[in-house]
Amino acid sequence: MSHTLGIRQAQKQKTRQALLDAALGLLEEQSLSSLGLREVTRAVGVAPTAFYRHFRSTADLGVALVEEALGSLHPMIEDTVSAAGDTDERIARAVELIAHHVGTHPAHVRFIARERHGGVQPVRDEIREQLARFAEEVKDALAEHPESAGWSDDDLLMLAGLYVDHMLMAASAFLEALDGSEAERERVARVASRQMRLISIGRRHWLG
Amino acid sequence: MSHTLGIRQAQKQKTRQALLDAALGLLEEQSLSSLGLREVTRAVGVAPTAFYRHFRSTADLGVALVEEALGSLHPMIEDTVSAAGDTDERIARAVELIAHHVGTHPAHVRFIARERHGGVQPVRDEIREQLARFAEEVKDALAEHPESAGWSDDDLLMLAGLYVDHMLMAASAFLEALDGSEAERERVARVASRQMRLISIGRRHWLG
DNA sequence: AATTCCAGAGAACAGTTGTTAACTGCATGG
DNA sequence: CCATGCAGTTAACAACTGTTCTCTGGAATT
Repeated sequence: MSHTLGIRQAQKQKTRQALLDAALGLLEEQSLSSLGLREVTRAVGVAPTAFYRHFRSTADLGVALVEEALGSLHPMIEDTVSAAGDTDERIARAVELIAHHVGTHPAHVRFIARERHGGVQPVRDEIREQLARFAEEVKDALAEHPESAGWSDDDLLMLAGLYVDHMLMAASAFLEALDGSEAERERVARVASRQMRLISIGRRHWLG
Repeated sequence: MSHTLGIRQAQKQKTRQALLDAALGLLEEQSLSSLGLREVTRAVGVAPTAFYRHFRSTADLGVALVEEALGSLHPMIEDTVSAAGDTDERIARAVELIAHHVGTHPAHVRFIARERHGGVQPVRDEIREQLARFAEEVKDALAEHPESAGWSDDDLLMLAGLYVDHMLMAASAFLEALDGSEAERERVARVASRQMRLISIGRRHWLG
């Protein structure tokens, strides 16, 4: 069914991925709106004009990076929210998962945190859309919990949004502590956990 | 006591302020790391070299912008948290105040949201420091509430951090809705209010 | 009144940027 | 096996960047 990619298309995708990787690397010390197309091609070792075979502009590349950074995260999120165990266990697992993901994909996390409010509109829009989808998925998962009995759809969505926002905050805090001491990272994890616990407590007493 | 500024220094501060204003305007459609020094001086109508009389670099100008945007906010925050009235009244007042501030200083809010995770380290550091001071002040104000009896200093600070983060989220959401319909802005206000209320409920049931 | 100081101007520098055009060589489909 | 398609190259373009040095006019100091 899945036919093998021709040599041609395979090579193309390889260069495309090299451009994405190089850009992601360069974006650790600047933002997308200052990323030059030549800068990227130079890092890959390819002619500037080759860039146009893959992206219309650096903004276009940015949108592709959003999909790469967030697209693969949906199953992970859904898993976390609908996992078994009591609230505290779920929180511990969620924080652990965030910390792990920041450790393995720091550049992706940095990119999202940076460009969420960054200077390039199409990229902001794409991030907003993806995060809205996350919130929707979290809402659906929350609706399955017995604690959600009596909750309106609207209230569930506002709670889901709070969780998603806080996940990003926690991820960004972990990122800042990545080059710090082990104790520093432990402190970040403890604060994030307690904040999530407080939100969960608020959830439990929301009605009535 | 306060002696009048000489004509010389007065003119200098005027140009300095013009540079800051022009930069803030240009930053509505890009981020600091892509802001050129010549771009700023051109917008003011002054020679590129004049820039150096006021700032070492655009990063330096960015740090000055952080102070301009956040420095004057301390009294307002303290007021809000320690205001009289029950929790819901305080929340309504806080959200109203945020919405108003976003309406009167949109460029400042955009700048802070954008550069908080932006590509210029000195600016990120300055914003983090100022926000930490906000959290500290909110913590002190919260400690005065009767509901804070039995709370550890550490827990109060994590709650304060949650409030500060959420204020920024709300401000950013208002900003995105600025060019939208009145109904859209109303919706943002309602969501922000309910999220704050949920946090406050979590606070009330935190102990025990 | 004479001197010092300094915000801003002007010109020039080497290096960068995005984009266009015409090209080359090789994998592909007929 | 040959003709087409297309990823990537080369060269050139005008426009832009940060930074240095020299200069000037008028406010500040003595």
